[in-house]
Amino acid sequence: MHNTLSQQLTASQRKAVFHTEGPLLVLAGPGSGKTRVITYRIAALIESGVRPYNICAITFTNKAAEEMRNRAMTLGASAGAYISTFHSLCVRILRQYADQAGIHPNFSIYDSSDQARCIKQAVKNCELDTTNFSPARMLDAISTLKNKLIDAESFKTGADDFFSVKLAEIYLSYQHILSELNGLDFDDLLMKTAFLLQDCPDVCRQLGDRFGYLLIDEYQDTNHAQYSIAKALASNHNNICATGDPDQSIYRWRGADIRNIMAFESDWPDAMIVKLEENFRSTANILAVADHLIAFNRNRKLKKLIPTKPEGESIRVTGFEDENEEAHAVAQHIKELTGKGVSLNDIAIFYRVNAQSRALEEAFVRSKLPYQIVRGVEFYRRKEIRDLLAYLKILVNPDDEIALLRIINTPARGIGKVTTERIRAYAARHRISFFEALKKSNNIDSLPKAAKAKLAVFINMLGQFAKDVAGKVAPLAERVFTESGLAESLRAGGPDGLNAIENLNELINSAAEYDKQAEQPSLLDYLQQISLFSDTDAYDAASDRVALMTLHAAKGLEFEHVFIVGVEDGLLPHERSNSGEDDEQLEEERRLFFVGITRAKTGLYISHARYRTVRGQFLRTIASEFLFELGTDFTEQGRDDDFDVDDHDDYDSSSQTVPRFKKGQLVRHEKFGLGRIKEFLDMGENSVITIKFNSGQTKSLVLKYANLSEVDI
DNA sequence: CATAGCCGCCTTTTT
DNA sequence: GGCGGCTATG
Repeated sequence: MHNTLSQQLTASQRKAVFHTEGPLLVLAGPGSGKTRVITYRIAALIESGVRPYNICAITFTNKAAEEMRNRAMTLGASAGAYISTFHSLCVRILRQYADQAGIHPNFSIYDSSDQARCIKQAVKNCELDTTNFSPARMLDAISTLKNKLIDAESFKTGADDFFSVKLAEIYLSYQHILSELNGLDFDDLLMKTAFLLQDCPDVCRQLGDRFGYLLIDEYQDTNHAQYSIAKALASNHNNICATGDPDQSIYRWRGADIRNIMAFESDWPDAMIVKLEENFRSTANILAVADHLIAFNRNRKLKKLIPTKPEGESIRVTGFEDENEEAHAVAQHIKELTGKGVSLNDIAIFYRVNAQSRALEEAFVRSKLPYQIVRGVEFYRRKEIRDLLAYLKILVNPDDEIALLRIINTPARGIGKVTTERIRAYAARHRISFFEALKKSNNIDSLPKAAKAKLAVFINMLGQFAKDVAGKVAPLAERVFTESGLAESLRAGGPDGLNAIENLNELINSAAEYDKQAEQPSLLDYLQQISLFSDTDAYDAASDRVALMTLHAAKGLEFEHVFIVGVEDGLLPHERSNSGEDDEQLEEERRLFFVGITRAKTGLYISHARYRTVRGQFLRTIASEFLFELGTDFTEQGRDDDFDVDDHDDYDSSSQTVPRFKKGQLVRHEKFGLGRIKEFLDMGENSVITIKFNSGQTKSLVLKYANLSEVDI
């Protein structure tokens, strides 16, 4: 086997695959065959006598894990190896060691909308107004703290200014609410696991034995909590293999810390480092563009992109009038490609924000082009799906008040706000959960007879469902669907209702799929699994449709032809990444573009629109500065003779003698080259303009001497 | 208690 | 532009 594996690999890949003892860092550029290296390595470990049971490979998404499992299977290797994501691993650990972690094993996993409810309640409990302490802000702050492994108590100890003190209160209250509901948010999964491994040496040792060989993919996107978990697990045996590419780190905003991968050598002094710099995916022209772009990042380790494929076609950057024209042109272009025999599932379109999918979708419908929007979590956010899942959640975790309140009157069964408030008051008075109070509703004096009767019917129904909790999920889901009255109420609800029924049937089908695939299907496991579903998990590579997705979702994928749309200032780089003093955020946006570009094998088509509808307003855009960093001569494009002078700006220029400049605009200076206006101090003819040039330096110049020319595209 | 309609809020990326 | 929450009405 060693030989058969070996001959398909390059020298550096072979080194990474067969150096099977001790710490190993694989610095892998895009398209370097990294996934293949990991799967071959798993096979090589097993070949060398390691039990599959002792191998743990962690990937970034469930999809990636599934793919790796399949690949390893074809090498005849994967049976028994634990291949999963960080979050799934944490769920598994927390369930097994719930006692030591101080939680209940049947916890609910709370997504952002559940979190929003809890944080609102927490802010209210602290008697703070939601203008200064907006729920989104608070959640963000708490998430950052959790990713840094700072729990509510220790944060409170260190809080010294007004804001921190208040945040600490909210944090404590939020955690209190979650624990009462027996719920964990995504960050809790990581934090609680990290603390468990820190605080319980026994558990840490047991898990170290269980997972004697640890492989972690996309190490550049681990946050501190994940880093701590990985380090703790591997501290027992040093058999850690991390792979990643600092240039593809795109989750800094989520706490990912490039330093984790940069510091690997000092964390594991005897680590072997293997670089995979050859690119087997993209044409030389695509790589040249990617390389030229990423070179503008100063905060990076130099890495080569060595092409192995021929030059290929040169890279096109095209400007369009607005987003609809752009979308239409993309659709037309795709038709041309399919005319040449390209299949639809070899084509993908990437954009910065989900809202951009709309114009594309409309164009595709009009052009009758089949497409899939890769947005897995959306399905689970639908009202009817959440409703049915809420019934199922209650059966597993009765403390989940959020789920309970959701279904107590869905479908309408005459249990209104007044009734639930009375139950809630009773629960608070007797210090019991809402569910406990519900069961005792007969004893609640404030409730009228009619209400008590309705509640009794509801409770009885849940009791009936609970009898079927063990075993397969799909039959139970089906039963709940009909007996809860959901099916009937939707059937009466017109075309929207029919659509909802279809969605629920799809959910039941997916549950049946789970039943088939799971070793030991259980409702708890099913619910926890689908909570960890990601957008990419919905991507169906086999279906013959064009894939539409965000640049983030594109990570780890590859396509024959890639379109990247809306490469405009404010969108890519996104305006919200503009806030920092440093360039870190801008560099991350650049990496995001880099990731998108390097997904393409043969065709790469980049575009921007001169006008775009943003929040309902038709606005003039500015081309992204990144477009000037590709090393292509795109400024010459789209400037045909018929290019009409912008009549929208006419009234502006007529009233001004000095050219008007505004923040964000792109300008050219004779000596310093291309730059972007950071600040414009309007003082008539003495106006001062601050420009950040692409060379990296920032200069303040007096406008009348600066001799700037507008760069307009 | 249910429903419809209106107002005001947010609005990047995601496990 | 879209959703959630609130209010007024039946």
